[in-house]
Parts: sequence; C-alpha cells; structure tokens
Amino acid sequence: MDTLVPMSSRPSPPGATRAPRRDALRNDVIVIKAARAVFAEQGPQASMETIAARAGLGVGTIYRRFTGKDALLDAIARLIAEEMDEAAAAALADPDPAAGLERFLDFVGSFNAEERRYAASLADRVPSDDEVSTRTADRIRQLTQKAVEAGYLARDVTADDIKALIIAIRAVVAASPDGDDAPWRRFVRLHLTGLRADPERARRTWPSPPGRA
Amino acid sequence: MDTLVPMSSRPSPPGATRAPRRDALRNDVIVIKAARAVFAEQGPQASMETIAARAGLGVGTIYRRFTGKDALLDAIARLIAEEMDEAAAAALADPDPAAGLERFLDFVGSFNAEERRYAASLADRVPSDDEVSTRTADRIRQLTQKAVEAGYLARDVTADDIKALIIAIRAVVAASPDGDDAPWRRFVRLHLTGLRADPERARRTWPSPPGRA
DNA sequence: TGTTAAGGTGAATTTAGATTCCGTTTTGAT
DNA sequence: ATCAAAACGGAATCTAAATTCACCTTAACA
Repeated sequence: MDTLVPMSSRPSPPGATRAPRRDALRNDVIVIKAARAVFAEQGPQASMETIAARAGLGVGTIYRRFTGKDALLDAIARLIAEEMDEAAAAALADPDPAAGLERFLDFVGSFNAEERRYAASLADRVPSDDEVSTRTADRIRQLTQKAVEAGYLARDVTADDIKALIIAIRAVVAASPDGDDAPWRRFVRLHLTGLRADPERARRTWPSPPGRA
Repeated sequence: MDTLVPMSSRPSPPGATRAPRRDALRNDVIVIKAARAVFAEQGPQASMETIAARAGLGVGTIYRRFTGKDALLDAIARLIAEEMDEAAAAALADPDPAAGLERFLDFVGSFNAEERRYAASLADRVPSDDEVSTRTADRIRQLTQKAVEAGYLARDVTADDIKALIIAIRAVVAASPDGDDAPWRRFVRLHLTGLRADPERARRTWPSPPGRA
C-alpha cells in the first residue's frame, strides 16, 4: 500500500512543525480589538456573538483561540495591565518626579475613560502576584518615593495612597458623563493637594477654574 | 338559584376590601432583607433561587411581590437612597458643619462596606430626578455650603466635589479587604485635606498614623 | 499546483437562570 | 367552624448566551 502513495502526498515527518497561518495570527489581534470596542460600548455582558460580528468572524473562531469569554476578558486585562505598566515606566523616567507622577495619573484618567464601561469587571483578573502586577507595583512605589524625596508629596504618603487614588480616579471617570474629563481632572487636583507636602502652595499654584457643572 | 346559597357562602360585596394578609406584609420585608444579605455576599448576579432559599420562601413568592429581579434591585436601591438621605439630614442637623460633613462621609464609608459587592450595580437605579435623589442632592448642597461658610472647606468647593468624593469612597471601600476600614478612612482624610480652607492646619490637626499595610 | 492540516464557520446543543403557573396552604371574615 | 380570597411553593417552562462540533476554506509547503 505504502509504495503506491505518490511522493507529494507523503505525510509530513512526525515532529514536523508548520508555520502558523498568517490569518490566524492576524485574527488573534482582531478579536481582542473587537472585544475591547464592544465591551467599551456595551459593558462586560456583551455577547460573544456581538463580538464575533464586530470582528467580522464566526464565534467559533474566537473559541479556537480563547477558552471562553472569561479567558478573553483575562487576556484583555493582561494587555491593559501591560499598558498601565508602560505608563508607569514612562512616568518614572521623567527627571521631575512631580511631573512624572502627574503625568501618570493623567494617563490613568484618560485611559480609563475609554474602558469605563467594563473597567470594573477587569479588576482581579490579573493576580496581584503576577509578574506584571509586581513590576507595576514596584514602579509606583519608586514613583511615590521619588516624589516624597523631592519634597512634592508629604512625608507619610505611601504607594498605597497612590493606589487608592488610582482606584478612585477610575470610579470618578466611570461616573462622569462620557467625553467630559473636567470632573476627574479636578478630582485629581484636589486630592493631590491633600497629598502635597505644601498644600497651601499647591492651592496658590493651581487655582481652581470658576465655572463647572 | 340564589336563594339556595347559604348565608355564609355569599360572595363578598363588590367593592369590599379585605385587610392585607399578615404574612404577606411580613414577607415583603423578609425578601428584601434576604436579598440584601445574599447580594452582599455574592454580588448582583446571585440567583433568585438563592435569595428565595435564604428568605425561607419559594421563588414564586418573590415574583408575586416584585415584577422580577430588576424590580427587586430597584426596590433595594430606593431603600438605600432613603437611608442615605436620612444620613444627610442628620449630618445637616449637626450644629457644627465640619462635624456634620465628616459624620456624613463616615456614614458613606461604613455603609458601603456592607453593600460593597453590589453597590456598583445599584447606581442609576434611582433616577437623579426622582424625589429622593433631588432631596438628597439638595441636602448635600446645603451641607457643603455651610461647611464653606464656616471656613472649613475652601471657597471654591462645591457639592459636586463632595459627590465625587462619595463615589470615590465607594470605590476605595469596594477595593479594600473585607473588614478593614483603615484604607478608606485615610483616603477620606487625605482628600478632605485637599478640600480644606486651611490645608496646613488640617495636616497638623490630624496627623497620619505611622504603620499601615 | 496538489496535498494537507491549521484555521474558520455557524447551526445545533447545553446550560444557567429567570419567570410562569397552577395545585396547596393560610388567613381574614362570617 | 367554614368559605373564599390571598398567598405560597416549587416543578415545569422559557430564554438568552455560552460553548461545541462536524464540515468547509485557505494558507504553507513540497
């Protein structure tokens, strides 16, 4: 039997490995992008069908790549954690600790503005003892420390205070009307005043705008 | 025909109205209490079966009284809005605006500690133009104004700032480990420092505790 | 260009819950 | 004590999504 099989149809050798298909790789990204978009506008309860439709793919395709909806959310959470970490790194690289910290908090606000509808459902998806989480936590710690040493933040302010602020920003963003960033910006400014080593000066340096909703 | 029917079985008169059954009234309360307890420990996705079991009733009973799960959540939301309003009223009654405000924020924190698992899902269930909402909003406005006039809060602080703080407290509470109130208390203290008319004094008056997680 | 397996599809199947429904139990009133 | 209305109970039903899978396409490789 074997000898009759033409050369060209000979099965590939046992350990042979074929390069992953171009489209498969592409879809990996397409799915996540579509999922983020859909979750952003419908919240985490958006259906897989909807996501598939948005991606221009069949539901089955999503399931080939991700165990299920849960895994999909996990993947997005990790991606976001990564972006967050990069922002922290960038902030840390700023020679001026005060500017770095402010820049970072600014990122947190703008960033969450996009994911506001489902940001909450992403919490806890990346375990706090995960590599990225640890890394980011450490960056925040350094960022805080530098800001304290530079005399920008009060002596007793710790990384936990900044973490709490990040959580708070997220909530304030989520509660504000869609494109309006004034509320959370003011919130950050006021809170930061409370964290400053020289709150009085903070108030003078950064007077509040008059009219707000 | 009619004359043969015994006196005792004569149907009650047309417009007759019977006193509502004792148990029905009682269950009304039992259901909500059970629902709050279950939602508190499992979050808003807890099943109706679970709630019914906790209440010691059949699911059908819940449906007799509430249109559905949604209506149940709405009822709880309204109840909570009411409690919140009472707290605001009490705070407003305090002769010392500063103490009143602090007392109110304290209530917000402690209160949300219980509902932390599903507090988020309650948002928007009571429309902001609803009677209670309006009333509470007005109380917060007065509370803020008094605190400003008393020289406790900075001139430009408005009711919106306090509302944002309330939202933030909710989030910080939700993110903290279960029975630990230190994180949100410190958060409130720090934010309040930023809102104070005399932040420097706030810092001196209210020194931060050393060791925290 | 042919062969093959990776990858894609989406209808069909499961599943978890919400909601309904009707026989049974209580309660208020005579 | 008796009756009918009002409530209850909880199995049966419905529903919306998630997930699977048998079959079809397409890209990689010779």
